[in-house]
Amino acid sequence: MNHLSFGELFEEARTGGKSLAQGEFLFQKGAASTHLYTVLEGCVRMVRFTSTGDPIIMHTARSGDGLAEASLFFDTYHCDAEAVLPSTVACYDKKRIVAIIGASPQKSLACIAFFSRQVRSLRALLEVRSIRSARDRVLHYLMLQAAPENMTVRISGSIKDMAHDLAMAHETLYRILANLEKEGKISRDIGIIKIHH
Amino acid sequence: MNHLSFGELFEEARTGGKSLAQGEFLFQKGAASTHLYTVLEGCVRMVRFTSTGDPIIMHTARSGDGLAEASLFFDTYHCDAEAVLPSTVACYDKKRIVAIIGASPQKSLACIAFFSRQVRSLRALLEVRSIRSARDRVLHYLMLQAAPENMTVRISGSIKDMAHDLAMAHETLYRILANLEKEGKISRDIGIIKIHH
DNA sequence: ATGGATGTATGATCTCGGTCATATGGCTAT
DNA sequence: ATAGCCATATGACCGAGATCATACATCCAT
Repeated sequence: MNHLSFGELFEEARTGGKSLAQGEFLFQKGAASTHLYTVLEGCVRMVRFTSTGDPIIMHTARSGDGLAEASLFFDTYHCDAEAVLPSTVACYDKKRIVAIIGASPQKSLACIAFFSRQVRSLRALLEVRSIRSARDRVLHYLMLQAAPENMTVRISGSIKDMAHDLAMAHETLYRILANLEKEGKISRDIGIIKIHH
Repeated sequence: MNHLSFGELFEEARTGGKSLAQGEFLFQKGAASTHLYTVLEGCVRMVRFTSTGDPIIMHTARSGDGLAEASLFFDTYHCDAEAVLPSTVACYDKKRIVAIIGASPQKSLACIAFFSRQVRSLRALLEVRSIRSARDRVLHYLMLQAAPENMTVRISGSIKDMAHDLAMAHETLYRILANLEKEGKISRDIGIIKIHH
């Protein structure tokens, strides 16, 4: 089972990169969608605005995440992509991607595998979020993220990001982690959490 | 833009159907995944159990919905599929599906489109769930689901299912809907919610 | 070095929403 | 027709967790 990212898969379709200042838009709703992107650095989020002007955040992409993969099959973008931090993205030409898929059954299978892995992990995240108790949610999340051998979780990003993943206030997460450590259920180091079953 | 279901896409890979009594399992976690399914009739849900034995409902599939599409590239199923009602499902042979994808770039593109749509809707659900306030969560959910022309949401399934999607107690959702209606922000009919902005 | 921004951390307070209880209407099976 | 089940609906209560406030450390840019 190969675990290629979108970028690795379609390296040949890459047409360069782009730097975005904080607050800059990568693209906006309605623009012709000619490229797909992956975030190399920083943080870009997809936003749609309701008729009342309220923003709806559809997705927040961090380093390694794809952007607008779904617009491969649409002529225009249907959200805005805004850099929340200074960011860099890699650009991939849609036409070339389609050509690659048409020419290589292997690549197209790998691409489908890529998406279905993503579906799995998104469902897993949804599963975590359907747990009511914040404490249980944290425990379940840690279990999911932990490498099975050593029951160790490497935290990518900040605890605040993790709190967002877990759909809870970051203060709550700090408290819960502190409690779990006090109880001896976990131990912590910078960027690492170890679970003691 | 075609919105083929998995079933329509891979009709040739179909190997028949299966009837399930209420409570019967279509497959269970860990079993070799040889087939994918779509629900023809009834209702099948995907469940995982936590270490404490609590069930977590990952997904509820009704007529027309696919089941376990994401396990196309995994050797075993990752959760249990249980019929909540007497149900019938169509079965599709994984090997044949892979063969079809290899042989037809068109089908493989359609398949990729299918998965990327799914990724997008899962992401949308995740973002909805990251909204703290239950009331705002409901509003955003309705906005996302609403057809842009007429701002009308067709409810598939029950309000309880919707409450599960929204990760809140169904009582809370009943109350919030009643309030929104009282305030004139929405109006309701059986199976339909209309948003007045 | 200094000020600003951000992440980490913890205490105090208060409210939102989860839980429990109860009621009613619709549907199915006997 | 009757009993049982489920979705819908609403009231009452209370506790988990959101919010607000404060403090300290780190990292940048000036």
